[in-house]
Amino acid sequence: MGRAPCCDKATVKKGPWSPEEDAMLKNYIEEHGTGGNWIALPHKIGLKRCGKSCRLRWLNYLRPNIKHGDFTPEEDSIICSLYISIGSRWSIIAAQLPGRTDNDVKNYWNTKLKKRLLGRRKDRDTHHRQSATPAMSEMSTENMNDGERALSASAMERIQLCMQLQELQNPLGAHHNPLVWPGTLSSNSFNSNSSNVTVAEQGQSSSMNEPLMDAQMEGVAMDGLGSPSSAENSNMISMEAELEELLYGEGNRGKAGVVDGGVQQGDVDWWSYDQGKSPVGSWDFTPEANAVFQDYTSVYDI
DNA sequence: AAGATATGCAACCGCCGTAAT
DNA sequence: TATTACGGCGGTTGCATATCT
Repeated sequence: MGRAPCCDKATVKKGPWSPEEDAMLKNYIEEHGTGGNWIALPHKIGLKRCGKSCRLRWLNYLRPNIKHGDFTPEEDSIICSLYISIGSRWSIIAAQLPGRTDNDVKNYWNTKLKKRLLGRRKDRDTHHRQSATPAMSEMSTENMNDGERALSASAMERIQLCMQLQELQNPLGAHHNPLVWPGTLSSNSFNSNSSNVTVAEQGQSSSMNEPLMDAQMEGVAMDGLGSPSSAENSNMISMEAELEELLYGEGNRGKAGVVDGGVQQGDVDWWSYDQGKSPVGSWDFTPEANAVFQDYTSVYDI
């Protein structure tokens, strides 16, 4: 047989936490730690809560050094950059933002950043609809085939973004060329073929503090010293700056610097990443893709 | 001022890989 | 080796508050 039963779901309390419950949980963990067993924790404390709920409350709210609200422009840029690169891997993204939780980052993206980015693109789509290529039109949700419907919303968003990039790269002749994804653009060392890193391989097995390092070791094209080449690094930095422009416009460009907690723009690493389970496949930023991305942001001129 | 709508956020749900038995 | 719980994660929901009409 397996382990002992978890909590009694019939008696556990749900809903918002009271200040008293918060205090009980916080005091206990600060004094005794979690003991490596969240399920047993509420019983020890005397809380009528599920262990999972305790864990969530601690990680997302009670844990020391948690920051709430007021995301900085630098954090915005990091979130957007990583989302475009790896998708909704909120725990990985949050790991790059000291004091932020995955739940916070997720909520912030869903309620603000996504609207800010996609909303602007939507405005532009409306403006340029007359000149849209057949390929773009066919990708509208009304005309999606079964295979396309099977894609996650996250993947679709990134697909739409990539399509925008390609349209801008070749605005007059996009329909003459097959859609080229970033991962297939290049035959050089940035190609995803050299970096079949699955979620399980690079994410689950590693500390959440070092996912990027793991990913770099597994997949990103490195020079002989184990770091991105200067040319590639230059592309990355340039792209981050362009992203900032996309988010905040020309007036705020150049504000990037040190984020609260010590993360700098340059600390965001870019890596090839094969989503493994995703039907879309790999999402990486080749030098070519970076260039396209820059075209994208410059054309928008927000 | 009141109702409708939009927004933000905390918490829950369900899935998956891992570990314990 | 099979079974089952645990831990972690992303997606979604529901409520409180803010804004709009």
